[in-house]
Amino acid sequence: MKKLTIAQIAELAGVSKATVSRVLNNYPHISPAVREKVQQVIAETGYQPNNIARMLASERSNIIGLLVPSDARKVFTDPYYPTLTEGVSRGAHHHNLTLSLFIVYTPGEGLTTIRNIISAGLLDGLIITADDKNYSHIELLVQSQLPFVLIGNLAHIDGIPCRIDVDNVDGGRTATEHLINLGYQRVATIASNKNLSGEERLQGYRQALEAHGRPFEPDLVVYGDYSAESAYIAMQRLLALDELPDAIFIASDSMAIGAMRAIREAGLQVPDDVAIVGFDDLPTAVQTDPPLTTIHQPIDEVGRLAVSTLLDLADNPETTPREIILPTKLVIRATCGAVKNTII
Amino acid sequence: MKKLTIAQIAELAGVSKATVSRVLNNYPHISPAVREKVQQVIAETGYQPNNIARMLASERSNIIGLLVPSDARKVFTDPYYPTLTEGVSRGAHHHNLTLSLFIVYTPGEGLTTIRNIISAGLLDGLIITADDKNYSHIELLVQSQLPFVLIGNLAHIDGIPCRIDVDNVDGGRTATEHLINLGYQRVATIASNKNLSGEERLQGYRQALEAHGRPFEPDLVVYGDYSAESAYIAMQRLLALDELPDAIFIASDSMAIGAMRAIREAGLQVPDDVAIVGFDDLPTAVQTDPPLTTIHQPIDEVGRLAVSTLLDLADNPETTPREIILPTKLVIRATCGAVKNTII
DNA sequence: CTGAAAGCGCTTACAG
DNA sequence: CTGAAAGCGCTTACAG
Repeated sequence: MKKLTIAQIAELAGVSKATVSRVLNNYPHISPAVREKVQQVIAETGYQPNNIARMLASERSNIIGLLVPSDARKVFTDPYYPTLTEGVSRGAHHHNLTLSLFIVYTPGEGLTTIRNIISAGLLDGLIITADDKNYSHIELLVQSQLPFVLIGNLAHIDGIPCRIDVDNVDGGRTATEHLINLGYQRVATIASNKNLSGEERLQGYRQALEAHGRPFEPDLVVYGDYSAESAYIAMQRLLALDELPDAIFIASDSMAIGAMRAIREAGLQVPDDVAIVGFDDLPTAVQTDPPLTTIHQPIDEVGRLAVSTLLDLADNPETTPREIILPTKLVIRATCGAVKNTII
Repeated sequence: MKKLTIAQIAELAGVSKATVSRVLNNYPHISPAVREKVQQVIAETGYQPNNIARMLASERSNIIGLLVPSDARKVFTDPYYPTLTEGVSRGAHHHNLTLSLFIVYTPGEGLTTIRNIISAGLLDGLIITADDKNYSHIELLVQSQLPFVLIGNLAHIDGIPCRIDVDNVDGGRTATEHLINLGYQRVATIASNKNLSGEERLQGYRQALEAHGRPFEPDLVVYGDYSAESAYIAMQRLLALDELPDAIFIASDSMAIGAMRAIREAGLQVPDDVAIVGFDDLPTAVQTDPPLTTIHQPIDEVGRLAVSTLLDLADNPETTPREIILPTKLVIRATCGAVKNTII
């Protein structure tokens, strides 16, 4: 069975190729009779237009790219990238776009890849999720005119901030305020300065302290790198303080795992001896024992939003990308019933 | 800066478009002088051929697809899909292919997606990683002529087995034999019948017992679903036996985590009271306390191999896909030095 | 070894 | 509302 072409459909329907094309592309001004006839022939024959030919003629590929760093899976307890990727995939599918995936191993390779993507000219847009602080790729992208969107990172283009992300500052603030409102006096944090999100969550923590007239005590801030191991060690540092904190804001779910382990080993009770709020980017959060109170950030929604934003940008080239920040939610996780979900 | 076309390059180099095209595609029979001249012009102008036009003319897109089920991230302790995806990405990049990713949520959606992929005609080939046992998609693919490769699943096409995978039977056998050779008497297994890989690992376990004249004791076989939780429960079932096993083969890394936790809680020592061999699909295996002896399966290599196999299939349409099984490796993991890598 | 020309299968001003 | 025709930017027999 040879592939059908638009010419054959046109002949069968007794119209021109142009008309078939218009029906295919949902042009508004076609007589109902003609439209119906063409659609009937298409349905009968099972004709599928050749996408590549459409691309060449229309100068749109309907393919968007997603660039992720390969440590996507290094810290295996952190499903941040898989979740984000799934959101992007959903978004792409919803808009009838094909998603192509680029995994890069170093920032240098990222730059090369972006250069290749630009010169290949295949993509209609690119979503970049990498928290490296070198911005040479941004320049490249801006002058290439390829629509792009940043996640987990912030760039300024002509002075306009540009990114799509969850509201990390608000998240850190909400978490900390929640603990303060509960009456805790020494609220510590396991933070991270490994990327912008971490810095912003810490910033939120500071804002909450300030808003409630609490002093900022450097001793109560320890740092991890989003791995469970680093948080385990960081937590031990908190536990070694002369005066223990009575509450802790942990800046990521993956770090919560390590911290919880250190707490268990120290024989402390949660939340009797210490209260904890974790930070969770996932639809289904990490299960800890006992369950954590969590600040939830819809990272999959960020992915979906990135796709539609990209589409906007592609449709209206004059539009400048801008900053879009998704709101935060405080989630009190319930203990699970039948099965004890505590195997971490 | 307008995009350059092949016509302009041809003019600048004083040759025909056909010649430029031939240089671009590394045709063998071109006079060195002409080739050099053309290459020089290309280098000077920074000309990049339009990929979509190449696709239309050459009837190849150089885009391959990867279909993964969305539970890719559900069991977050199991980085199987991220690892595989990374392997495929590497392979695609190495062969200058663009990788497009399709995440599906249900087997039904998988079928629809495959149907769409086929009729869109954009892809040069498709890698399918889904362990659902419904094979209607295979039929579709075979008659569509789209080259495809299966991972983690086995199909028969014209009676010829077709898949690319690690050697799960051998893995299970090696693990079990290792324990038997060490002198252990009651070798149990935490298995899984949730997919083919699990069944094959269990098959290997049985083969090893048989080869050593050991009886197969159903009591010593417990099942999990690859989650840590399920293995935690399965392990408790083993620990409740009147006569404890003295060695255990655990059929996945993620299940090893849950099992180790149950063992710790029971106060047992590993490997004094019980010896364990885990099954690991990862380059960097899951860290447990104490370290596990591991059967290593190079799942990322499977991904790379899938890409080159796909390419073979696309180049030689008459070739029938066949079964390719990668060998297994027994890895004795050393305890980590400075930092105790035990935060699970 | 090289060129002129047809063709890949669509889309889209342009004209009516 | 519809059609004829040019064009998207390449590749590839074909002929020489």
